[in-house]
Amino acid sequence: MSTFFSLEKTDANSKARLGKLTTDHGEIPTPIFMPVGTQGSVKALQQRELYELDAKIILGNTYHLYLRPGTETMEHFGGLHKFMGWDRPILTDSGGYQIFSLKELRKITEQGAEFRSHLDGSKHFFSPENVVGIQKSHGSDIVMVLDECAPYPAEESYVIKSMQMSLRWAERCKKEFDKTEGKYGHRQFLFGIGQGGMYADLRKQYTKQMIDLDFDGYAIGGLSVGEPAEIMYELTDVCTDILPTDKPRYLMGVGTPENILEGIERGIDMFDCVMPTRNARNGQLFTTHGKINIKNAKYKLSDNIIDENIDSYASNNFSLGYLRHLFVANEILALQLASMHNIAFYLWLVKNAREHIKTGDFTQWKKEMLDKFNSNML
RNA sequence: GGGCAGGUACCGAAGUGGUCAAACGGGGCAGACUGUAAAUCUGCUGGGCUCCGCCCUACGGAGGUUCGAAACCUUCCCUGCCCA
Repeated sequence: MSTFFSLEKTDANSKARLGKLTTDHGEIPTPIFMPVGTQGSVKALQQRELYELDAKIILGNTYHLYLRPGTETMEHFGGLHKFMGWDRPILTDSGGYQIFSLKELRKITEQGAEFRSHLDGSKHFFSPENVVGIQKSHGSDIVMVLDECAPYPAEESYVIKSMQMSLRWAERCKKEFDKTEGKYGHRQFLFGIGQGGMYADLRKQYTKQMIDLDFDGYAIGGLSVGEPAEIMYELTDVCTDILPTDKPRYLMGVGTPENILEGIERGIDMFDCVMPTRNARNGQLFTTHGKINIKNAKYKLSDNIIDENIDSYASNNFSLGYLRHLFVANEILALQLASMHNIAFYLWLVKNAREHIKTGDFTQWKKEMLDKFNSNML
């Protein structure tokens, strides 16, 4: 059986790494960006389009998929891959983020989190154990532990209590994960999630304790929750200094193209974020020339294509003027084309990062890219 | 020709003596969005300024009543419907 993660190269001038994740649903070159498909769908994109864009792995969400369609349906169809017609790797988030974002609808205790469904108000209970169980029913290749993501800002005393509980939850997840079999015959891997708020010493302490629990991979959670980017970079650095080099590191929920390059430079291997898809639906495009809001009047008569440097159907075949029209007219195709382009851009970004780590000029390329993004030439 | 109902900002539409530069929609113009309660949300939308306040022009046109009018009166113009 092949190793889950293999490190192929570490950059000479930074902590950037080139690696490969091997799952039973395929290989994932790292650094990688993972499009978010919360409810078993990357919004506005078809699975065949994701193949065409060469997305290597996508996300699903335990909380959302548990509420709808529910575990029974998921098992009936033989897991999320078969249900949604996607045979590449899937990572499912645990619902930890929903403990954070749906804070008015839940109550946390040592046992777990009691939720009121945002769909119908019904009560549900998430424990570290059942969250692992649900993810086994999903059959996700990468399973995330249940955690509590502390809000920003948060008192140190609160963060300490919260992270101590998250650590106990992580341990319970691990125990449950190890004692139960997968349901569909393929391997699943379990990631721990680091917490510690904005306190570097707490992050260090948590990370060390989490490493002792020996997960297949390590996520950094609780960042990009409103803090300045510099703090996020600093804390990422703190964590990647400690994390074992032979395991993948995943910076959860991040981020902007800039954030991703900064993360890669600090030794992060995996990223996910709703930004490319959500912002696409709201008319913001990420391009190699900077961000553009396609709804702006200045694009009304623009003959330019979205981005000549990105190789995707959406990026090269339509004028900005046409895409703007689709948005203004509220056509569904607007969301589809914009989402396709933004995902293509994010995947282009990490692919180029990999190539430049390989050729050894990552830091220089990264600097050029940041200059480009900041100059916003459009 | 007669009767009735109307003419309000880019459009639709409230408002019938002061708290009205005028509710609310739409449209338009910007902005936000980071492990998705998001095809969502926020702001602005007569002009000018020394811009948390002031000045000018404004509710079909003109004239009038009044301390004060988009609102009341007179008259003219226009629109819709009905009857001849």
